[in-house]
Amino acid sequence: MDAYNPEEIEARWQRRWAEAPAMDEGNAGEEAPCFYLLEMFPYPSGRIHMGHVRNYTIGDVMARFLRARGYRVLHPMGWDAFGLPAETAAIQRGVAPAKWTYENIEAMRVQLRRMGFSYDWKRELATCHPGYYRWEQLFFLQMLEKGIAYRKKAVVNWCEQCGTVLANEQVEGEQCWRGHRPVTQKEIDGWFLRITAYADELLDGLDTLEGWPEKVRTMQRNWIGRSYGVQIAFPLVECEGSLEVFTTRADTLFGVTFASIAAEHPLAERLAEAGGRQSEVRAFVDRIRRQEATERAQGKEGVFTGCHVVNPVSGERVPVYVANFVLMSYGTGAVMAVPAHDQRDFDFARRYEIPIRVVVQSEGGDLDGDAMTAAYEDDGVLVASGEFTGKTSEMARSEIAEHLQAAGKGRKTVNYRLRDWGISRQRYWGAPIPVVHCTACGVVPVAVEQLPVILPTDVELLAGGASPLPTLESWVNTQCPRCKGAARRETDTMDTFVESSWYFLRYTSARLDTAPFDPLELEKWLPVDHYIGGVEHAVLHLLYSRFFTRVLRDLGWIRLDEPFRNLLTQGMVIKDGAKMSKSKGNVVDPDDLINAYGADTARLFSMFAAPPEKDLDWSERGVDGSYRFLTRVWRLAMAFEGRQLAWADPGRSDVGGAPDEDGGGKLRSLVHETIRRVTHDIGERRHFNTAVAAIMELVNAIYERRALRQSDDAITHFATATVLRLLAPFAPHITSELWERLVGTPALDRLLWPEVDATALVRETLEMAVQINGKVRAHISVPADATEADVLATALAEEKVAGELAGRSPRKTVVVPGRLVSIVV
RNA sequence: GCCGGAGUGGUGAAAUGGCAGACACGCCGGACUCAAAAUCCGGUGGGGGAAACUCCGUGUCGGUUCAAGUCCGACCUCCGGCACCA
Repeated sequence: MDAYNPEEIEARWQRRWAEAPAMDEGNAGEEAPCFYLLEMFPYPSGRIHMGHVRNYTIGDVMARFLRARGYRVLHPMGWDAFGLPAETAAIQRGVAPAKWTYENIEAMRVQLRRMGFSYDWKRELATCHPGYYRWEQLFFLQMLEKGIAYRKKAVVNWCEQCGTVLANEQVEGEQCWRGHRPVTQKEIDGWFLRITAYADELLDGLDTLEGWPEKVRTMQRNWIGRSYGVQIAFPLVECEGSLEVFTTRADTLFGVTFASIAAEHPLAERLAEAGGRQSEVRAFVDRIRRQEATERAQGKEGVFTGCHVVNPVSGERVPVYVANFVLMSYGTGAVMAVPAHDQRDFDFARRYEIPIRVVVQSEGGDLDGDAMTAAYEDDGVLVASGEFTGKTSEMARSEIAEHLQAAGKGRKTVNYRLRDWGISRQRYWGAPIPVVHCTACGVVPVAVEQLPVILPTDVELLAGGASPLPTLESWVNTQCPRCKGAARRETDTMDTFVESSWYFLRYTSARLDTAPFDPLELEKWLPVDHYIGGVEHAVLHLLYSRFFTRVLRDLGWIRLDEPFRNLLTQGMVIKDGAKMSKSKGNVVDPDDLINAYGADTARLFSMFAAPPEKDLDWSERGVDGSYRFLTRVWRLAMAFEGRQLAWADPGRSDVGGAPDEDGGGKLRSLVHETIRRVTHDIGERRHFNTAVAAIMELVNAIYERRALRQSDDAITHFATATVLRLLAPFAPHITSELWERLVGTPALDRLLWPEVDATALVRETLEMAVQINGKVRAHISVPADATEADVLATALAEEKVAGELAGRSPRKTVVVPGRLVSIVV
């Protein structure tokens, strides 16, 4: 018998699959149902890591399973190819970013092939290719026309390390999401996409995404952060006009004892002047504005402007402060302060000795402004609130809002935490933003006929890390499309998240060069039926893609609201209690794993060790175990070498098999039970670990039978062949090899999935437990077709049960067919 | 602080409200071998018992139920997300 030699057989099958890509769209005909299965495409860093192995194995198991189930499966792969590491590599090693990127793609494609992943390589795409980003530039121009893309000067997140601006979503706890370097605030001109215009749609759409994990939906809900409230005008006393504030707590309006505005608020300077406190306010504002966000969050402080505003319902005059904790970026940048019912205002009021006035009383409580040690933020009943006294918070909120609105002093509004998406990157290796800056005409879009604006690739990267584009005269100098005068190209490039926001659409017609999409292909495949990737993109890529999908819908390119019907977010790969990372030095290189054990073992282990959404604990011993199982399968099957394995073709799911006396019937029913379990686990539950466990049980049962020297009969052949078929999605190489040696044609990956024969699952007798007062006291064996009364009678007649009961008659009995009998005395 | 998720053997983990711990790792024992490795077979939650058996056991405390790892309430711990969002 040949030994199991993964290196040799995997290479052979990979060659064969590359030569005759049998599985681009499955084995099915034109009429077969379509299934779009997608895994998040990788950044071409040059090497795949264990996270990729896990992600792409989940996808490949599903792809192979679905093909066998008769689907046409779209299962593409591509490259998220723009991005900063290419520039860093260029500076450090003197390789051009384009060359570096394309070489990495070559290397990683080899690695993916070595894993035996069944992608449709005809659809491969790289986002750094002009054939891809030309369409993105077209979309941008159309968004510009529609006002979805716009330019503004704004305070943005700046990452010194990356040398560029970052969107809000790309900042995690005041650090850059990539390198976790500190982010600072900077005022800069840039391009934005009006994602806030879609805030309601994006939020409400989450309710339709039943195939998404609740966790991700919640994260997006929180990120969008919709809150309903009232915008109220407080007339200024010392000068003209009024101060607009936003509040969700109109019910506390009578408790306002001061107002606060952000240091960046446009009124700050004017109020200070009118209040005669210019120098104090200016000093404070200058100091605060120089602080980083973290520093600013240290404690609450502020300065009196010398001005007052009038409470629109009570007519009371209250002072206006500039306060460090008021954010200019949310609401109106000004807040009415109710220290009795807001902890922040409470802290501030205590520090500056501002009155604290209770206007909402807790149930049966007697809150007292002077005695309080913390704000009472819950709802209650209004006190000291004029005509609204005695109302509940809930009623008062709506009635006060109505009252203000009727009086023209306020209006109901909705505020969002979500900010517009800043997509300008002061980087070289990205898609050029297709506009020019003309001294005469200002900012002018590039004419559609002149697209694409191709990113020059023969550039010298600058040692300091800055983009070479602004100084690349041959590229940057151009003609204004409007006045034909001299103009300069926009040298910012687009955020790479723009490319990944629509790549899944492009796969449907990746080689089309007359349009971004073929409408028929879009109709055929979209939405993505099943999307698999890491949870770290919950509010990055996954939110942007949902937004982009709706924008492209409104631009008339697609007919689709939500891009991803089902989402599976897989857990991290953990070793020694931490996520694998270079800095922790706990990285396992997939290549080493493949060299030592083969791709099938790598695949099997990553599916068996944990269910997909949980973190996967790396274990050398676990890998060993997976390898051992495969050699066990190898030996089991190779025992039949030289014989034609009897197996059931799709039209003949029953196998005569051996008579019951030697256990043949039992094995036959186990085979079908295993088919049922594996099909359900992969197809419905997506619990691949238990699917593998079920196959292991079947293998164990065959070994057991072999130990009894009853191995070479039809039922054992059938069981062995079924093991190969069920294991095929997980370990395609070894199963294909064994199938070819022992069965021959049709090839394993041309075969439809085995069918469950329901008659094989039928048992003649059932084992049932008998509980007395909740404790299992006996087991009985009853005919499968026994009535509940028969079962109960059998249970009561059982020796131990009868002894336990000792003549007492049951107070209550429950019979759960096929499970147990419960007797209460 | 708010919002999610998770706490089960020595370990990774199983379990439509119905006999907790499938499967695997590790460990122990046996077979094979001159021997070892590999392989095959068996055992393996804890306590008691020679055994048949029996008691206890899914983070803690309560509740619902004939029956709770699973449902409900309170709490503890860990992980993840957001965090002065008015």
